[in-house]
Amino acid sequence: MTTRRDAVHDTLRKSEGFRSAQDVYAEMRLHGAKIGLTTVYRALQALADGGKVDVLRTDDGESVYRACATDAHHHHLVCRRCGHTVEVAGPAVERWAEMVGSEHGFTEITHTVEVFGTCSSCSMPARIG
Amino acid sequence: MTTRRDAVHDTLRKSEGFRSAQDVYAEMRLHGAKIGLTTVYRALQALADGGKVDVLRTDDGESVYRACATDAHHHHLVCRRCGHTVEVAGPAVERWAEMVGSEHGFTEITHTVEVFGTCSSCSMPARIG
DNA sequence: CGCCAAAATGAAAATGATTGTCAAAATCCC
DNA sequence: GGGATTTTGACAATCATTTTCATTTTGGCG
Repeated sequence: MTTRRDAVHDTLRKSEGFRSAQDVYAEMRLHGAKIGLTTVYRALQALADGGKVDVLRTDDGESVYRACATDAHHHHLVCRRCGHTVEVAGPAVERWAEMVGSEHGFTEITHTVEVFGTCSSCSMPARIG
Repeated sequence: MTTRRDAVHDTLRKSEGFRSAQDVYAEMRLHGAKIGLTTVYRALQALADGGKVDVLRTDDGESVYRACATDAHHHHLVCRRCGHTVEVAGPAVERWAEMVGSEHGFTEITHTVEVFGTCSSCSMPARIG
């Protein structure tokens, strides 16, 4: 059934930013869930295929997942320090990508856009400590 | 010295689209070059660090490299069929990313933008064969 | 030229995420 | 209940990339 898959989805919902499959697995085990790593991977893939979660690749090639608030196409603004993520819609970017593509005779345009930065909390000078 | 690194760079220049480290290695060995896989990886990284080549990740997590025509910041329009790559400047996207970031209080904005599509040659109905 | 130190090289082992395998367990259909 | 089907998960296998480490090359210097 989808019991395990839902459990994975729930774990993801409770997380603030993007989490790797290994993270999700570790987290679930911490909370006493009886689940295997293989199943977590499968659940995550199924969820991603069904558009239930978003996937992106970190710089070191790890896939990270996040349960997103909306089904609509959107991008992410991710804090490179704490992982805090904001979903952003970017009609301007969509149009730009389409335009750039068709200008060069390309069709079936898709694009990947991710924005990274340091969020306000993290960019505050660390006065404490 | 930089002999090997230059050889790697040259191999990349001769390639049309993005190539993986393994590709470059195989290609060089084909042409009789005496070089190790480790060295190819190191050369590619050094080149990338120095901004001499561009890197991006394929969907299956492989790093691919390309010797780019310009040093300036730019993005790529890549044919998902044949790998043919066009370099595109996107001032609009740069501004958009900055704006989105600062709107949410993020600083030190960076972004990744890649556009994929099917180029005109590849989208022609395959009449032959 | 010979010699030492630092950097470069590469073969092989290590790493680490992800995927495949396959038998056991859960679930479904009747 | 009983058998077919799907799901699960421990473990092995994959595969790109990194590390390790001993050897080679290079550069400076007398």
